[in-house]
Amino acid sequence: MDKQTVTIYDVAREARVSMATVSRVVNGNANVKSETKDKVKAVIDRLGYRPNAVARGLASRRTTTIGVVIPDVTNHYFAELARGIDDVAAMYHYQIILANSDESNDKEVQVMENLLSKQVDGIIFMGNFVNDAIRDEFKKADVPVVLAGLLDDHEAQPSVNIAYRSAMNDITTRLLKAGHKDIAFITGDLNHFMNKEHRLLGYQDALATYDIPYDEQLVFQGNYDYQSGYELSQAVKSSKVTAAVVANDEMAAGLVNGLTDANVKVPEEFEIITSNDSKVTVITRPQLSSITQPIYDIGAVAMRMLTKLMNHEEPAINNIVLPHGYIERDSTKKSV
Amino acid sequence: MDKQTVTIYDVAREARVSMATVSRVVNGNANVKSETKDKVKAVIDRLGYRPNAVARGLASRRTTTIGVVIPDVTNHYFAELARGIDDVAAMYHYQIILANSDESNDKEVQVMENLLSKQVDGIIFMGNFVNDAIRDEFKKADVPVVLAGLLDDHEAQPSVNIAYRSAMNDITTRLLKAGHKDIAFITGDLNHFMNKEHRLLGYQDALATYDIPYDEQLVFQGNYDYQSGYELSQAVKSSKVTAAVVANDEMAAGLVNGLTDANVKVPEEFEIITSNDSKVTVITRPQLSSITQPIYDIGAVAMRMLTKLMNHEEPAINNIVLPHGYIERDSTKKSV
DNA sequence: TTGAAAGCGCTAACAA
DNA sequence: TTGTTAGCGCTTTCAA
Repeated sequence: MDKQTVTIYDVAREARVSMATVSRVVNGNANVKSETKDKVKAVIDRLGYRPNAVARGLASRRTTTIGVVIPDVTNHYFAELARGIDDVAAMYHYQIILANSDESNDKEVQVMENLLSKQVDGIIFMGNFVNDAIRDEFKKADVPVVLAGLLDDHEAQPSVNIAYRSAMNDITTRLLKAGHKDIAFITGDLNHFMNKEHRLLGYQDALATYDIPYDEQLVFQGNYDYQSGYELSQAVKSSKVTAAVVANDEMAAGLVNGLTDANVKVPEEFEIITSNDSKVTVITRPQLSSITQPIYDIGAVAMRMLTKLMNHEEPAINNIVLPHGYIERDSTKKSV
Repeated sequence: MDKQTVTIYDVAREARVSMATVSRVVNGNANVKSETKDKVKAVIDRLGYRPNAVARGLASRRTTTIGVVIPDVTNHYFAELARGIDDVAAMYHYQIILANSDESNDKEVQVMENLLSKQVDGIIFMGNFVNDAIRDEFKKADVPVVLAGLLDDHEAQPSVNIAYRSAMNDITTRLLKAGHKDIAFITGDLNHFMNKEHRLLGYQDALATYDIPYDEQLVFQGNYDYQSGYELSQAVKSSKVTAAVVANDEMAAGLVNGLTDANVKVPEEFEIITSNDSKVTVITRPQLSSITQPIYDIGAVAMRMLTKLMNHEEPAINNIVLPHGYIERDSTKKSV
C-alpha cells in the first residue's frame, strides 16, 4: 500500500545504462540505439516501472495537467463543455483537475489558487460571468487561461463561444414573425456581462426591427436553474406576455412545466424558445424548440486553443465564435 | 507567462530565516515563535509566494490529489456522485483529477495508469461493473481505491452503495400490490454483477412472494441511456407487460416518452417506477415515481471513506450501505 | 549514442 | 525554536 517503489534508477542499473538513457527511451527521444532501447524496454516491463509524473513535473516544469473550473458538474450544459474539454485533453495527453466553484467569489479565487499551486500548465474557466477578483487571478496566473462558454469585456481573455446576441435576435425574431407582440426575455442576472451586453441587445435588436418598443417589465431574471424557471412561470403567466425567449435550458424546463401545471397550454397558448439544446430539451413535454449550439465543441475547441497557448503558439483568433442554429420542437407552433 | 518564480528560498533569504522555518510556517507547524511566524508571513505576502505543490508532493510523497474515474460526466447520476466527492474532497483539501472512461476497457485501464503515475493519494471508481482488467489495476495500485455506486463480488473492494436488491424488491412489490401480474424488469447488461446478483434477485424475490413465476421474456436489457430506453419502449409495448421497474432514470425517461409517443397512457395504462430519483425524474411528464437514493451522499461518503483509508485508518465497515426510500410521482397511479 | 552531474522546490530527519 | 543537510525521482545541459 506504499507508493511507487521502482524508480528510473532501478531500471538503469538493471539495464546497465545510465538514468539519462532510460529517460530518453521513456520519452521517445530518437538518440538511442535501437538495441539499447529494446533492452531498456524489456527491463521496464519486467520491473513494472511507471514514471513518476510528479518528479517529472518538478524537473521539467511541465505537469501535463490543466485546471478546469466549472460552476457545477451537475449542470448539464457545463458537464457537456467539460466532456469536450476532457476528450481533447486526453487526446493531447493532458489530465484534468476539475473544481466546482458554485460561481461563488471566494470559491473561485480559492480554486484558482489551488490550481496554480499545483502547477497546472493551463486553465479553462467556465461560468456565467467574470468578476474583478477572478480577473485578478487570471492576471496573476503564469499560465494561459481560456474561457469556455463565457465572455468578458475587459481585456481580451481568450475564449470560445457562439454569437449570443445574434442567436437571441434570431429566436426573438421567430416569435415576432409568428405574430407575438409581448415577448418575455428570461435570463440570468442582468449585471452579468453576457446577459446585458449580448443577449439583451439581441432581444432588443429584434424588437427594434419590428418597431416594438422595449419594455423592461418583460425582462425576467432568474438564477439559471430549474427551480427559478419554475417560480418565474407565475409572474410570466400573470403578465401580458404570450411567448418567451429563455437564455438557459434549465430555466426553460422549469418554465414550461410551471406553465403546464398552471394550465397554460404550450405551445397553443404560449410559445417558448430556449438557448442551449441540451439534453433536457427533449425530455420535457412538450419538447423545447431551441437555439442549437455546439456545446461539446466549445469545450473541445477551448481545450485545443489552450494546447496552442501552452505551446506558445499565437492562435489566429483570440475569441473564437462557433456557429449556432435552430431546431424546431414542440414548444412553438409548427412553422408553415 | 513563465511558471513560478518566487521560491521558498527567496522567502527564507528575505526573512533572514532558513527554508525549514519558512516550510514550518507554511505548513502551520507549531514550533515557530510567533514573531518569526509573523515576519515570514509578511514576506510571503509581499513576495506573493505560493508553495509549489509539485515539489512538495515529490518531497513528502503525498500529492493531496485523488483520482476520480467516471463513465461520463454528462450522465446526471454520475455527475451527482462526482459533486458529492468533490465537495468533501475540498473540505479535506484534496484536489480531484477527473477522467472519463466511457466504461471502455481500454480507457479505464489507461486512465488508471495515468492516475497512478500522477501519484494520486487515492482513487474513487465509478461505473456499472468491474471487469478483470480493472480489478488487476486495483490490485496494482499502491493506493486505496473505493467504489462509489458500484459493487464487485470478488474480494471486498471498499464501496458505498444502497441495497439494490432490497430496493428493487420494494418497487416490484408495489406494482404487484397494485395488481400487476406481468411486470417488466428493465436493466442494463445482465452480465453486470449489480444487475444479475442484486437487482434481478430483488425483482425475483418480489415475484416469489406473490407466487408469480419468473419469466425471462419480461427482462429487457438496455445500455443505461435515454436512447436505449426509448427504443426498448417498442418491445415493451408489444409484450404483455402492464408495468415496469427500471434500473436507471435515463432509460426510464426514454421509456416513458417512447410509450407516450406510442399513445400508451402512463400511468393509466402502464405504470413505471425508476431507480435513481435524479433530476430527470421531475422533468419528464408524467414525472417518474422512483426509488430515492442519496446519490450525492454516496459520493460524499465514498470520499470520506477514502480520506480514512489514505490516513491508514481501518474503517469500521468496508462496504457501506446507505438507506434508500421511495417517492410517488405521476408514473404510477395514486396509492390509496 | 551514451553518461555524469547539477538541479527542479520542497520536506523531514537530525543537530544545535 | 531554528538551521543544516539529504534526499524525493526525474530532466537536461554538457562532455565524451
